[in-house]
Amino acid sequence: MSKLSPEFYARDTLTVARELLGKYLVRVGPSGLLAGRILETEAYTGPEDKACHTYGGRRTPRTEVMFGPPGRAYIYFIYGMYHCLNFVTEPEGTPCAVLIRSLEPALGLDGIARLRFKKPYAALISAQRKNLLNGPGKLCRGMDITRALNGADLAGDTLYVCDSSAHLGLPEPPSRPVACGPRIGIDYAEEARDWPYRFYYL
DNA sequence: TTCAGGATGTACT
DNA sequence: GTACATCCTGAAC
Repeated sequence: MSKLSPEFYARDTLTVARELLGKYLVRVGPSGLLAGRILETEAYTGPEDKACHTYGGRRTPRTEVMFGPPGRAYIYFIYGMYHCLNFVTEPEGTPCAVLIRSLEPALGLDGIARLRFKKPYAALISAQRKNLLNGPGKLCRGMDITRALNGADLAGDTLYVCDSSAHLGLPEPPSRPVACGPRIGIDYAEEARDWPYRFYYL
């Protein structure tokens, strides 16, 4: 079985963020089986990281999941209308996570298209097809991910990460070079603003 | 094509 | 009351 286990997540957050590129996020829910290939991630490294929700050890109802065991989903609500999906990393008690910023739609295109634009995939114009899952808020909307899944075990049945394209019946994509750079939307984070904790394909 | 502004609710001060 | 790990729309070019 190619489903990633908690040991994968229980490591250094930067390593996990980099290695998540190319993996498949799978969602099984009311819209059927949806899957997308991870194209972009960001590491949030805990109490020392001014951009991280747990900076300074802040422990609140919202951040509680990050203090728990690795391999769970940390999902929060932002800007009044969007959700963001993270994976909890490092050993329990070390509150770090990886934000999933972008996916390439892989399976369940009709379900994804309906969740995003209320139309079947065939009815989407080119610009809509390119914008299905290419942002943290968009991918949550398109994959039917809400706070109902906060704390969900990523080795469970409704939301998990898969290592192999073959397991999903998909061809193996060509390997691509990985780049890193500063994270998006954290200008407030002083020195942490420029840390190269964002990983993406060139 | 790029850009400014608004939507909207929760968390935390 | 303020800030926020965002996205969409409409106007100007």
